[in-house]
Amino acid sequence: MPTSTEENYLKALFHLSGESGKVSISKLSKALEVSKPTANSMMKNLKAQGMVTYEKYKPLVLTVKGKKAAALILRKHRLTEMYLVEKMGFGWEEVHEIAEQVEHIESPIFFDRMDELMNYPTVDPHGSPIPDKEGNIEAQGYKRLNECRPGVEVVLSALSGTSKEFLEFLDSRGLALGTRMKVESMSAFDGSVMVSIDDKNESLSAKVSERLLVNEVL
Amino acid sequence: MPTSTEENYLKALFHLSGESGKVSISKLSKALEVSKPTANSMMKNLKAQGMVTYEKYKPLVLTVKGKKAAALILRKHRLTEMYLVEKMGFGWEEVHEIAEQVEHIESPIFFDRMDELMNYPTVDPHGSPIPDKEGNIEAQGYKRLNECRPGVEVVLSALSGTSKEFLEFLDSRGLALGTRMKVESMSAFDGSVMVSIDDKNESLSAKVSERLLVNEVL
DNA sequence: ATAATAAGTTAGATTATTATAACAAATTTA
DNA sequence: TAAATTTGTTATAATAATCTAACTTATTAT
Repeated sequence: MPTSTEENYLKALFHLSGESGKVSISKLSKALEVSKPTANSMMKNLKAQGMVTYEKYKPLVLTVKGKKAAALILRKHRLTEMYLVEKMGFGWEEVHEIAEQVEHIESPIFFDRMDELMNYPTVDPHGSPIPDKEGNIEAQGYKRLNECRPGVEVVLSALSGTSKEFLEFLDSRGLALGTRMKVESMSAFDGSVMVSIDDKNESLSAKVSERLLVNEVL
Repeated sequence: MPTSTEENYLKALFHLSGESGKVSISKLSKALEVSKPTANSMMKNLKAQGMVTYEKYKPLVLTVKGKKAAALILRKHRLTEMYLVEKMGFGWEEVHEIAEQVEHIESPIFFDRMDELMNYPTVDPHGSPIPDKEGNIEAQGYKRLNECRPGVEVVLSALSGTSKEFLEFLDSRGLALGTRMKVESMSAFDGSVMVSIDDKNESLSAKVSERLLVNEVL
């Protein structure tokens, strides 16, 4: 059982792992707002626990064990977020801070009960997949809105950022998961995307459209 | 904002404060399962924060500030217990361990929402009063079952212990909060109490009856 | 009222998590 | 490629929470 602190490092490593799975001490220390020596020494600790691969001056890579541990924390976080929205009536922009604390609770029955009461949800309120109890994460075949070809119809299915500011922006524009839209055109000038929702045109900046994960329909 | 550890010490001090409000380092260290020097040094810390009155070799006494801090933690604990039972379907013997962790969460909106969803409960699943947001605790006029005179009718209203074993014992005997019973007789030999519930006689040992807090009715 | 026991304190260490300062290695830039 | 910058490491220290050993003060019992 990792400590809360270790759990936060595992989560950060998981989030920072891109295609390659490689993470630098620098990025890790910035993400967690700790000094580099602090991150460095914690990595020695996680290495000793078999959670990461780590050699001097080489990038960090989560091991299978570390990935599973991280996924199980993510599971608790996302189940909690979904529960807070579904069962307690919170807005999707309010749940991150609370889930950040609840995720460290050690009580399988508590999270199992949430899961059961929600009828085993597969995604959290931001469309991110909820890992299963073994730590497996369903691969999602999303596309970023700004990478879609004009003409296609898509459904907003998930987000690639969940900052309060971004979520409040989406609320203010009436964009929610499940919103169906048609890609009308892309601007070569500023990368903005013109979409139509219920036959009304809306322009979405590059910054926004690259954070909207969609599924093409029909 | 006290740390989780400090919160646990405050809670223990609160629970150990009897009529006099005095608590010894020994009892505190036993209650928290830490060594006496550990408790001793934490008391210096809490004293510096104005939470306890403490002079060398003298008993500890919570200050008004310390009592309020403790009550606010109790509030979170008891709201959580009630929520777990009322909204998540847990048994009253399962909720303590979970609440013990949830109580350290820092998020006023989270506990306020629980409170609201339950319509502002005043007692937890074991009948213990839930302190208000200012840390005030409603004085309860309970009497212990073993201190009642034969002939009176009472309603089981709260418990003075909440160990899993005790709660499971009550479940096994069909005793729940709200159960109405008539005190038939007390045994001078073993202190057991004979009560009648729905006209059926039941014998309750001294150990049990002194932990049953009742209100006289009629 | 002493002696025995219990309670409380001090001193000194340990572990987890964090930091700064100083330096080494790797990468980028000119 | 050499210089500048960034990244990573080591050494050292600080704080919070914990411990054991040794000692002092209070309380209890004879």
